[in-house]
Amino acid sequence: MARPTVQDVARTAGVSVGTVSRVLNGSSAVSASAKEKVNAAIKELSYRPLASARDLRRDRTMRVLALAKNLDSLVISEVFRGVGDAAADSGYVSLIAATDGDRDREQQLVDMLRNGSVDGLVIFSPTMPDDDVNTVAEQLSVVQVCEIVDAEAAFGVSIDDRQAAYDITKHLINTGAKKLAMLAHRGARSGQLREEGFRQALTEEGLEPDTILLGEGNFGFHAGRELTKKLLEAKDLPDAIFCGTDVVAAGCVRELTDAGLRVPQDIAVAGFDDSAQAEMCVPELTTVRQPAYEMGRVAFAELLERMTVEGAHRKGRTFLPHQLVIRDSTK
Amino acid sequence: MARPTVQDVARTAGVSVGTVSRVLNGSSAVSASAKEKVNAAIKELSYRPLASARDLRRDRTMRVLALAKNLDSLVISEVFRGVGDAAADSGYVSLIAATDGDRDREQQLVDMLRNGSVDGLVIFSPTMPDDDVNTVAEQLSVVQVCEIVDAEAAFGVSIDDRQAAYDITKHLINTGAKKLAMLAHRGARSGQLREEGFRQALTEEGLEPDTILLGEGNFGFHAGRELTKKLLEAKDLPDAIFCGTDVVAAGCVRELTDAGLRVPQDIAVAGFDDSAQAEMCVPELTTVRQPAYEMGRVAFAELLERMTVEGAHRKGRTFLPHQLVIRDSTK
DNA sequence: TGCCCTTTTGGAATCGATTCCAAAAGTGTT
DNA sequence: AACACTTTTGGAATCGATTCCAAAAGGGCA
Repeated sequence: MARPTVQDVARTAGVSVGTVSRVLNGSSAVSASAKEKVNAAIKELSYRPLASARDLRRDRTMRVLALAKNLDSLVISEVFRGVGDAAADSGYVSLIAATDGDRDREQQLVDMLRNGSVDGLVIFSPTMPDDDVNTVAEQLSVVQVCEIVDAEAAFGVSIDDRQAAYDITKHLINTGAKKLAMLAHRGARSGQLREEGFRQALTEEGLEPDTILLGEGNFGFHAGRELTKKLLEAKDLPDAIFCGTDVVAAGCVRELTDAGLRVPQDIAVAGFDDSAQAEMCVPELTTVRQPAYEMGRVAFAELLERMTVEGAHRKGRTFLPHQLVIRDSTK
Repeated sequence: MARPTVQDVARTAGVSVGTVSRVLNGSSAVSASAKEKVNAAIKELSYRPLASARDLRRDRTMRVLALAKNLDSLVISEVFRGVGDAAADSGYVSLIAATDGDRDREQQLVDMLRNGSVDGLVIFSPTMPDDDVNTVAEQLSVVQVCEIVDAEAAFGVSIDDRQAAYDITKHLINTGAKKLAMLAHRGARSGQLREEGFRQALTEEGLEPDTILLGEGNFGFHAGRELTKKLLEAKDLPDAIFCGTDVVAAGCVRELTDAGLRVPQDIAVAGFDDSAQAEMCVPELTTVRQPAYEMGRVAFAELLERMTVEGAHRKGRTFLPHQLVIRDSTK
């Protein structure tokens, strides 16, 4: 048989559709006997309210969408776990989609917000230009997390990337480094902030801002190796390298080790994110821990406010505290 | 102003709603002048058809949902990238959700298929019992990928895990191993199959099935270390260890190295999946490559058939070819 | 111009759940 | 038993896009 409707349930239970709906939603009082009959009919027909009909009438979906370029990262999956848990607490379902850095794909997914397929959007790493983020955020329920572009209207949750980079650079200097290098991710907003923090720490200590190598595109293990290889071609080597992510740091350590250098005795290395790779690396990486799960939760909380409170387009950023994790890759 | 409807567009363009809809869907001929007026009105009002209304009327959503326990794995993200690309090719959007191994969460997500929030479901790692997978698959459009439970009605795409494990075990034996151990994942169906393949290879070679240590729950880097630690407590050590996943193999290698053993000279280690960690490990891991992206594409193709062809509940499995990747962790 | 045939158009009916309003049933008090 | 009041119920209207049918407009030809 075709999918049963509320009409079928009403007929089977011998009541009206109104009553069925009231049982379904507990919206107002229904006699015990009617409730029983309706529930029996629902079970008998294994009836489920059709989402599209319900959404149409209610004008909301109780769904949110989380976007990122890719999903293969502990930070992202933890952030989205936080979003998912917080969403569930409020009766929402959170869905995830990867854009693969494809503008059209991303556009299509943002359109899901425009056309009411979902009630809100969490953006991790946008592909679209900053202005577009801003335009979307002006009218719709959007919150950014981790990677936050300069958008007037957009709200965002992240750590203070500049400060965190500053802190870890200070740590490197405190352990005796005099000549520092950085492998930074051009293109990622957070990468630029981390670069700023790095520079600031050096300036304050009166050290010359040394080599900063910029990786573009896929900023991963191989990029870490390649950039480090370039670094090793220089005459005088740095005595500490700050890498924009742990995976890049892992590549860096690997390249140094292969070149016969000892980490941290010859060169200290620090990463960022405290991802799984930080512990898997030999030596284990000094890094910055982001409270990813918590960031996800906070991001959803903000989104919820935007979705439910009329005109609650509070702007600005929320910073959550980061944490320095000192391990063996710096002495 | 409130969201514009098809009525508003019709009024603005000076035509009927029917004409607007026809322009929107290109379903039948519309005069050039009318089309122009409608498109102008759509742009002026920045109109987007409301998804729920459209879905209700069309009785489909052009959305599919992909489920996995967690997302932090290259295999999963590649599989889902394949699903996403294949879906896009057919005009579908593919969404992803993590169950965190939580039965209720999973139930809620499967209900999205039941209530028509999505048209189809790709299941990577089910939490529910096999029978439930079967029941769902009997009535609805579901396809399993990678982790495939014994479900009569369910269709699945994967590699031949048993054969792959058999192949890599043979490889270990060919490189001279006489005493083999395995770290397998109890609970994962693929883990059991890999165990079978391992056993079969040993039996065929007339070797005693040696130690098989089973990891439960979180089968990751730490599990690899812990299980290996146990293995090292025994009097006589194996000369090769086959690990159910690369991440576990990385933990295994790390523990062996810390214990002063050399890989592969003292003990060879093989992994499974060819994930990012395989290359990041020192020595780089011998492993089995799954054609993850392709598996995703094929899985969606199967799903599409189920969704569109009436009664196309073709059963059984599709196996895609795996590939042995020989690296330095086995000599 | 008149006739027939094709193309285009308007508008009502439809999808299924919710909600509002008025009517019916129930409860209690005198 | 009659009244006032609350609780429960039925059913029509509604959400917005699509689709079907019949009517109107356009086109070609005699």
